[in-house]
Amino acid sequence: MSAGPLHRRIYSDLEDRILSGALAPGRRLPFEHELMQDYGCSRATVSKALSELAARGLVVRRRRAGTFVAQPKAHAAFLAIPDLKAEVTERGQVYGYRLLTQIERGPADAAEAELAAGARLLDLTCLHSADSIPLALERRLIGLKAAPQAIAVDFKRVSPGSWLLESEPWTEAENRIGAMGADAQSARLLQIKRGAACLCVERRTWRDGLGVTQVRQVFPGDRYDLVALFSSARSGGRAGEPRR
Amino acid sequence: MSAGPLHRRIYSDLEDRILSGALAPGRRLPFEHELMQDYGCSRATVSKALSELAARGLVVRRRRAGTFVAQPKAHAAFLAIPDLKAEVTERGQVYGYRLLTQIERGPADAAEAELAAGARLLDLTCLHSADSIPLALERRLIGLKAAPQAIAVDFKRVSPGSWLLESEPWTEAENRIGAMGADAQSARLLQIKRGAACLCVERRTWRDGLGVTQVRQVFPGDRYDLVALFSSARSGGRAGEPRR
DNA sequence: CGTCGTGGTATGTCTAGACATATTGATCGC
DNA sequence: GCGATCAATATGTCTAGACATACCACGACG
Repeated sequence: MSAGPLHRRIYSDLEDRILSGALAPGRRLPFEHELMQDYGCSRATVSKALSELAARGLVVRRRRAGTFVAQPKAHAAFLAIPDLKAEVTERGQVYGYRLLTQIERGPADAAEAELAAGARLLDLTCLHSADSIPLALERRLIGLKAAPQAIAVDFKRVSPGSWLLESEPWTEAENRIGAMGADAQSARLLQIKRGAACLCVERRTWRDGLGVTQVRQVFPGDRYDLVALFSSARSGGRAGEPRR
Repeated sequence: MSAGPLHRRIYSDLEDRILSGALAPGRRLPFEHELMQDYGCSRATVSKALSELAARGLVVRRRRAGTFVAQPKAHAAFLAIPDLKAEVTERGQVYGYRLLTQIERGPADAAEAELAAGARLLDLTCLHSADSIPLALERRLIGLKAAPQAIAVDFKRVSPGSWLLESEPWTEAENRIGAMGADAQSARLLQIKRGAACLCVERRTWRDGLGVTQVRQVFPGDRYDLVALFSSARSGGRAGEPRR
């Protein structure tokens, strides 16, 4: 029962009382010095458990006032948006990748100008497939100001996503997930009907405020789902399971 | 420069070195005792900074070996799946909600049987709207074993999502996000064309392994996007939210 | 040659303090 | 009554140790 470190046991005990509703939102948890007595340990140990609860968003700590059960706000899940190659091979399928177009050019609109930051852009289109079935159409822009080495990479051999993941770390990212009907060109490349529902993932990343890359991936709606798991234990999530 | 607690400065310094690429994936960070010397502090302080880096997934700590920069695996983002009412009103629109159907019944398939856990289910259909425009069609199942009080709630007045968020905490959740074409009924209720691309969010939640609820929300693709922001600094969450 | 300890080492957990800091609640002066 | 001040208090940060634990490398033994 009392296996594992003490701070984890304290964490779990309190977590249970919160999730079971025994400690309702807004209620005050026992003070640190009370928990010290309850568990017969030092304040540092109690504090570590409380800090972890706070980091999880389950409680709010206020000086002089105490530690309180947080108001439930929104369901939140850790969504992992993986490298497609890793994802496909992990599912036991054969990953395929093909570069369709690659040009270097200047920015064409305001969003692209922000990404370019005065320099030029690499504009790529490529197709990912699983077991020879098209899985995603990717339109990728890379800011050559932030990632000048991209110009020398052979994107016929390595996908821009894989290369960027390895070579160009980011500090901020924004993901936007939506649905749209396939336009004529996308439909042809993905071998689906025009207007068929597609999952559309747009991601922009920055490193210290400087735009690194911007990508839009279009997945046929019947071939790809994003999956986000959340458990109060500690596990992360996975994405991209085949539907059904 | 040296504002804030020391452990945070150590954290930031190391984070910078990792994100800038100065410390490449797989490389070993300085040992704790080296960092103690560098910063002239105790091991507990250094260890706190390293623990936070490990919790963020930026480093991996191995006993006897040291602390290493983690291999970048997947872009991960904290995805907030908000309460629709809060979401709509925050955007300055008028939130509307209408209960379409409500019945109590037994499970009809394996997934529903797991949710029911021997008891019965509450089966609801409802429609969310923003400024009188249909925003989402929701099909909701509530396990009466886990949430018996649901039977007494007036879901004509309060949406099942809001009530569950307040009243029935969960410990595990799975979110599945995909795209699909609208079927005839959904199209009529959402006032869109049949086959129009829709974002489809399915969520199942459990409390200690017992199924609480299962929901499927269908959003017209042109009216709704999920947005997930990620910054390696410290804040998760979504745009416009105050940090932490 | 392989394999089974064994010691050294770096992290993991924990203690018993200390001082800092923010905030609350009460008290005092107007 | 009302606002400013102040002390009490709970958390935040940090120290200087201690012992536990996992793991690698090396050496001894079969």
